[in-house]
Amino acid sequence: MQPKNLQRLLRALGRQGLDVTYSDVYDGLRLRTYSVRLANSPDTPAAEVLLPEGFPVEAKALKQLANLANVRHPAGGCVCRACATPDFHPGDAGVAIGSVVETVDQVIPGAVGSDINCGMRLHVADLTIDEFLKKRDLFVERMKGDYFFGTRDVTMTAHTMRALFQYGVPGWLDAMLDNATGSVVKSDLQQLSQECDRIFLDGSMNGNWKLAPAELVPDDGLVRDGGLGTIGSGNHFVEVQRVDKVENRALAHAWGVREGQLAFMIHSGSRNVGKYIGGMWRDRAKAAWPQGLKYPESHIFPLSAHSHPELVASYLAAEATAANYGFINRLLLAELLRLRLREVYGDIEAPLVYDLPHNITLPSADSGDKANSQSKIARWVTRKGACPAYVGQPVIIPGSMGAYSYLMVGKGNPAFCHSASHGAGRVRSRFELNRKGASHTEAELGLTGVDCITLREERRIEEAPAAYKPIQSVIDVQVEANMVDVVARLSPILTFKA
DNA sequence: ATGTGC
Repeated sequence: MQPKNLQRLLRALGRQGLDVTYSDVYDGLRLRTYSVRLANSPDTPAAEVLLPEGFPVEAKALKQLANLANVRHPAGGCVCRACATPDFHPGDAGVAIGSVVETVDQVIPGAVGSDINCGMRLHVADLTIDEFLKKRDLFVERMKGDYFFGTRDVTMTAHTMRALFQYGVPGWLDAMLDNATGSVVKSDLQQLSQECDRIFLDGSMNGNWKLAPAELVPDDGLVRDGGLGTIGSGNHFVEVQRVDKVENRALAHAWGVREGQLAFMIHSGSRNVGKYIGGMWRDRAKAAWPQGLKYPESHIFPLSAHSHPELVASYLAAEATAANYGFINRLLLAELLRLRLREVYGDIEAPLVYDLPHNITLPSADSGDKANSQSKIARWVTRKGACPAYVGQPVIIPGSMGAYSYLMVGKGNPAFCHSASHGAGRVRSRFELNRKGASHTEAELGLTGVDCITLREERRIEEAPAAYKPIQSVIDVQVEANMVDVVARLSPILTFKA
C-alpha cells in the first residue's frame, strides 16, 4: 500500500476509536501485520493480525477483533492475548471469523458462536484417480442418496444418544458396540474406536468432553435425530481429492499419506445442536451480566470464573455436548463415504488422517503446566473460524471449491495463539453473488471445470472460487510467519454441497 | 452457521 493511502486508512480507523499500528516487517521478514486495540482501553492486549499479499484489511473486522480483545468481566476475567488469522473477515454476531483469544478466569460464549465445532476431517485411500473415475457416476449416485436424501433421521436408543453427548466418539462407539448387530459390523467399530483413541484421547482435549449435561436426552426409549450424517450449508462440504504433491515425506509417511492416493476432506459441524446451544448461552451470558452495570458497547458477554464458576462449568459442558455431536457428525459423513467406496471399488480401508475443530474453547496450551496449576489461574483459548496449529500436530486447510487444499503441520507460534487459518477467507458475500439481476458467467465465477454435486444451483454460485481469496497467498504468509509448514497439497476431484 | 428469511 502507498504510504499516503496507509496514512488515510489509519486515520479512518482512528476515527472509529481504533488504535492501529501497521508494520511491513514481522520477525525480521517482509510480512504485513496490523496491531489493533480500542483507543480508550490502552491496558488491553493489542490484537495481532497477519495479512496475505494483495488484500486490504477490513475495518469492520478489525473493530470486531479489538472489541473481542477488550472483553473483561467486572467480577474478574480478561483477555490476555488476541489475534486473527489471514483469512479473517467480519462476523454477523459482532465477532470476526478468524479470531482467536486466550482468556484468563473467563470464557466468552459469543467468541465461539453458534457453529460449535465446525471443523475439518481428512481420510486417505489406496485407490488411483483413474480407478476412481472409471466408476465415478455410480459412486456419485450412491453418495447423493446418502448425503442428500438418505439419512434424514438416525434412530438410536436414549442410552446411545446420551453416550454421544456426554462421552463423545469413544463413549458413543462403546454404546454402539454393546448392541452392534446386522449392518453395524463390530470389527469396523473397533477399528474406529482405535482411531478415536489416537485422535481424542491423546491429551489434547484434556478430558474436556466428559462434561455434557445429562438432562439433554430422555432416560429411555428411542431418539430420532435429523442432523447426524448431514453436511449442512454455507461453506461446508465433502470433497474427493487427490494427494497431489507431498512436500514433507517423513511426516506424510508417518501420517499414512502418499502421493497419488485418493483422499476425502470433510468440512462440517454440529448442525442444529450447536446453533441451539450457542444461541442459548449467548443469551445466558448477557443475562448474567452484573445488575445495574451498563452493557459493554460490543455486546459480547463473558462468564466470570470468579463470580459464576458454575456458569462457566455449565457452558463448557454444553459446548462440549455440541462439540461431541460435531465430531460424530463428521465421523458419520466419513463412514457413509467409506461404505460406498467399499461397495463400488472393493475392500479399501480409507483410514483417518486427522479431525480438527475450528470453533471451540480449549484449555490453554499453557494451563497444564506446573506454574499455572499452583497459581490456580484458569486459562482458555477460544477459536472462531481458526484451526489449532500446535507443534507437530496435523493442520488441515481447505481452499475454495476447485482450488488446492493443504495438509500441514503446526509450528505452535504463540504470537498467533497456536493457530492457523480455517480456509482462504471470503471476500464477496453470498448476497452479492446471488442477488436478483446479478448474472455471472461460469468463467467469472471461477467454476470452469469444477465438479460440484448439489441439488441447489445457488450453492455453487455462493461458494464459487470468485467468492474467496486465492488460497496460495493465505498459505504462503502463514508458512513465512512460522505458524505452519506444508506436508502435502491436495487437488479437488469432486465436491458435494448440500 | 441455521431444513436460513427482509
